[in-house]
Amino acid sequence: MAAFPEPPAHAGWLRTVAAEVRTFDRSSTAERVAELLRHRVIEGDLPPGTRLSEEQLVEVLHVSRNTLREAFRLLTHEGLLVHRLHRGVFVPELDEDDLVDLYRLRRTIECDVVRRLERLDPVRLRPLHDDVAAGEDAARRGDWVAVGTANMRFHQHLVALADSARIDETAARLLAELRLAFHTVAAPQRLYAPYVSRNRTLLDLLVTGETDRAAKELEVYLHDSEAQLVQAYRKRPRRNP
Amino acid sequence: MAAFPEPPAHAGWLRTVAAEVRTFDRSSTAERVAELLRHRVIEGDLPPGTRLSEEQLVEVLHVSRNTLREAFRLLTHEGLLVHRLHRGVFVPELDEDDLVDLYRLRRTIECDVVRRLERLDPVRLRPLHDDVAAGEDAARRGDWVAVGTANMRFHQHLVALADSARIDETAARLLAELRLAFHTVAAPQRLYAPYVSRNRTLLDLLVTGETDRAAKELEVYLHDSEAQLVQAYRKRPRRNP
DNA sequence: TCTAGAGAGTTGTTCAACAATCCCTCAAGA
DNA sequence: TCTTGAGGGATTGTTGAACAACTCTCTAGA
Repeated sequence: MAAFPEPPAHAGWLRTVAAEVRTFDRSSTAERVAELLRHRVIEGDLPPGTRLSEEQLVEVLHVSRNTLREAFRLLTHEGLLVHRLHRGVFVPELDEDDLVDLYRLRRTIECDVVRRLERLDPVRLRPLHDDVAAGEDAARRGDWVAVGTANMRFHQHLVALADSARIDETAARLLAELRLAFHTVAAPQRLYAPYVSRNRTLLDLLVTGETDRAAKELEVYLHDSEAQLVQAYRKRPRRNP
Repeated sequence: MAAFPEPPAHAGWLRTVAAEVRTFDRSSTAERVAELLRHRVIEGDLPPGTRLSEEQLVEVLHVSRNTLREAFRLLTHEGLLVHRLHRGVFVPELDEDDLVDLYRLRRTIECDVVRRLERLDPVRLRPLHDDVAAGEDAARRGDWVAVGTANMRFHQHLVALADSARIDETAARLLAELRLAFHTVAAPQRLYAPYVSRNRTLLDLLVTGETDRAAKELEVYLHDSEAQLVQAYRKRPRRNP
């Protein structure tokens, strides 16, 4: 996220220093708290509907209420928390309409990115290869959480081919929100499993440069994904039926 | 933005009360401050690059620093302000890359929305008719600020046809950021003028249901718009050349 | 069964203080 | 002349406490 000035090419060691500094602490307390909570939410440790009490979190995280609220805001903007006036912040409970909405925008962005691809340097597909391989590997191990992560990364890297910071950001938010939905259904394995091989198919089409076919395949892919998720959603266990 | 429970149909007068309350104070102080600043930024009263001093604004607006900072955060998320650690918030200075990026996402969303339109109820085009008329009227009067506003509303209403809250939100941010760019060029009239009639053309195609042609027209439209804006940008007056 | 109201608990907002950082200036040194 | 580094003023980052405003729940009373 943070933009650092590129060190001059001749100063090789500066590169590594810059890399270290980047990981160092160029962030505010609120951002670090947000990062911590973000993981909790994305990993599903905090189930949708959970209220995040200011009092409790201030105690646990050893930050002031103001700083905590700042972190809340950051996550609210990412769609990972919702804020209700005078009631606090909650992990969002997405309903079916949200799913449809999410997939609508997702199809718009992802398919359009693929459709507009041209003169693609094969090197740029490298991250996608890695993600597909990671997904296949995790599937073999039966590690479905890792499959989910690999899938998310695949799609994030896919839109990254567009070279647009704002598209990246929009997609990131989209995928994070979508991940919330997966946590509310009973058996995410069933949902992720088919897409391990479909990601491979998609990647093959990109390698051979068949972007139009890839775009169409992705369109169907996302429609199927949506349908399955919606179906799983209707059977989901709920606390307030 | 805020979702209110609909009053029961039989209680007619409640409707008007609800409408009043809506405008009343169903918002936090921070939101009201943000609304105030938002207008200043969008209208161009605060030129890009301006730093918004906490000290000064706290004095003028009679709110606490914390509340002000919360308002800053809201606007930062909308892309109307940028925040630099330990340096404060600034009105963003978009560069040419930002313009290209903005238009990239804009084409993706707007064209895709139009392309996917089907079975469109003519009633839903009503707001678009109004916006086009408002634009034409403002152009006749020579009120270019109003032309700009009408144009923005036209495009906002256009994507609204997709019925997607998240698409609306993304587009809103996009258009707001873009408006910043228009404030940095010398003669915005030249830029807005051609699109008064092009919006009309586009709308006509939607009325007759020729969505594919409309999508293609919009694609060209946005490319032209981008090219002109970039060109105007290169000639823009700058403080630090 | 419904309503009004009291009370507890939580969030919204403000304030004042201190810590951390940036930015400018200026002087010493190569 | 250019670079480097050390002040020092100004601004932002963070904290904790206090009070106001609001929601939610429960109960008394009609």
